[in-house]
Amino acid sequence: MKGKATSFDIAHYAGVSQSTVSRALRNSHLVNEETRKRVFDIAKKLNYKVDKNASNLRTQQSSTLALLLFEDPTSDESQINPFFLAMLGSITRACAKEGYDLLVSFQSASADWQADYEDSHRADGIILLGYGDYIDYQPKFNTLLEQNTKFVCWGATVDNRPDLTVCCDNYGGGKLAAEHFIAHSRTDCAFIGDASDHSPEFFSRFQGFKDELLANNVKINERKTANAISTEESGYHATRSLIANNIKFNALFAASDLIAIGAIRALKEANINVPKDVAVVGFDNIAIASYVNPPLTTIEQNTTIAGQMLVENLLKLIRGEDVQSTLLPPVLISRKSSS
Amino acid sequence: MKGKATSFDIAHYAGVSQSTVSRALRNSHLVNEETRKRVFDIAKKLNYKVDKNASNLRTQQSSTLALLLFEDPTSDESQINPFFLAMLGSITRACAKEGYDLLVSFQSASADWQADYEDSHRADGIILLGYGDYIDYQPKFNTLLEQNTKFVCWGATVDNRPDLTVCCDNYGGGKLAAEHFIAHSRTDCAFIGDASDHSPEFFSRFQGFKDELLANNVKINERKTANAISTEESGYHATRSLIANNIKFNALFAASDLIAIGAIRALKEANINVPKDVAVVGFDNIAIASYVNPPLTTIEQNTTIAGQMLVENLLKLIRGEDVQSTLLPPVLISRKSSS
DNA sequence: TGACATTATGACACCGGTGTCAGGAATTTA
DNA sequence: TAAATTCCTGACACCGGTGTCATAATGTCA
Repeated sequence: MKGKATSFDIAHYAGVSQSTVSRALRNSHLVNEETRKRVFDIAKKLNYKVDKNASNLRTQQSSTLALLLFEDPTSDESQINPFFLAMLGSITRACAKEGYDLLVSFQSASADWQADYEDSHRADGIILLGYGDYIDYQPKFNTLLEQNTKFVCWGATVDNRPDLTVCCDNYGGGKLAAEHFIAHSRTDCAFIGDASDHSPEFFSRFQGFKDELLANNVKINERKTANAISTEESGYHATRSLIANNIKFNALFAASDLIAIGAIRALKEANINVPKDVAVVGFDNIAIASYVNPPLTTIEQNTTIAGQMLVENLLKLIRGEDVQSTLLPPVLISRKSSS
Repeated sequence: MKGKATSFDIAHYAGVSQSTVSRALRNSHLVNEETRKRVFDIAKKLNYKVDKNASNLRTQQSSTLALLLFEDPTSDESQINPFFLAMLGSITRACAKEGYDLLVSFQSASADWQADYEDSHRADGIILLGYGDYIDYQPKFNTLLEQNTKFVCWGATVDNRPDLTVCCDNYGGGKLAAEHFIAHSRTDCAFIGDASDHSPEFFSRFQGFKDELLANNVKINERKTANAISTEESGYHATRSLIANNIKFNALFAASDLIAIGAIRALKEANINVPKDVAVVGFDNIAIASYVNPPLTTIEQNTTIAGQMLVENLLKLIRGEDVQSTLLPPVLISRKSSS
């Protein structure tokens, strides 16, 4: 036998037509039990596998989802944000559970990525994953919508289509951080992340934080906030600049764990003790968080559930079913960095 | 325009045949420059994308590689080994650079995974990635070889086919660890990993470690070794049992960083200071390693290069070119856990 | 026994490209 | 001017399945 076996080969050996083989292999009730068994036996002997390309071409679908990972363009090329890696893991698992393959691809935010996967019939739908300048994405979202491409995204909101987004309740997460500080009587708070609305996730976290503080009659001073993207380096530098400007605080909420880890490094360097002098709370609960010194208190986003929801919602969209907007509840994980 | 545009649509608007469109889009020199331009313009206007299924079916290849990730079946379901996640990231990048898509799939070691991807024409080749009981895989490797499936694997050796393996020089890495201890006059050494040959990577690390010690007239006592799989928990328990058995040592080589991190936890709990009482060296240099307390000295495996080599070698195999066995040089990263 | 439903199968068009072959038009050569 | 060559294009088979339709064989009922 040269090359791979086809359904015609099976048909030949089984003494039936190729149509019957195709039906038999897909367990059509239209085929006789005895014939079906014979076909299966021969298929197994020939190590036959359905040609996905032929099958997909005919049925116009692919049983494949595409995951586009957008990296913060300014972040270090060699390291991928561990939060996204965790998401990738859970998305992969969720896909497998649903019988879908997963195509993974890293993208830069600026690239001309829209639709390529779905238009070329490589995937039935797309999952978009990334932090960053989501504002720039809206035109691309519109293109996707126009072309009726099925997609869901993590974090970013799509105008008028809340159902396409799965994200953590960032606002609620920010409130949790504030509650925690208040419970520990740390009311001189700083925030590192992005207090502008350029990065909507960070912005929501800050809003929730600020609002909950206000609800407890605590005001956060604008000067005690600094911008940072989600890297350790960026958190380190932002914190250093606060310290250099002689800004005082006894509690620090970082918009992500990586920022928090960088912040702790900067604090240590300045001989500021964590948590005695400054309590630190991060966001994400990446794997590293429990290993740093001191172990990091953080707002957990459950990546397992998040990945499942992204996949489930996307499959619903593909099947034409209704999808609800999905907000995942954050949970505060208390460790030593804040007590 | 209902549905997606096909090459026939373009042909219609351009007033040429579908054949010409196909040729034009693939920049065949057989097509007139003017015609080519017209076709491109219309394709762009219609947002045309080549149907991958049709194209793959005809050309009998897929421009896709499959990555099968084997997880240690005994490890915690919810957390993926960060070393593999790093590899996944670099493999993804390498694929993108070569113009290939990447299908990612998690597998349990026991499953009937062989060949499914390549036989069904979903991928042109397969990358196998995992620690673990590679011995069990040999029959499956044989099946793959028989079917002429193109594959490469990380770590595991395939009988008589060294060219199919990309791996770190584990033996050399073990020697580096030994050299380091000797340079710091820590000669009472323990090893945690797997000193049996069940796990060939760990075994090689141990051999290199042992041999280099011997070359310096230091003998490692068998009682000072303990088995562990590559998880923090396993490293923790293995170390606890050493301590419980009252085994003394002033240097500890762990076969992976996760094991080392667990070991440090156990040592701390027993009030054994790292590095003063016991110097610890791990293996892998995962991202967490530099954040733990104390920061972990470790033998780095360069995942960026490893991913590139896996992809490059696999593509060579697919193209029918010769491939050399690939051993990557490990590098010792010195941090506070060992000095 | 004829009308009709049920079951199992084969023939065939089709999905959307790619590659081969034949041939017309334009250009060069004898 | 006829022959040869080059350039460009269209017709068509093909990749390997899936789905529709026609039909033969068998069973059911009046």
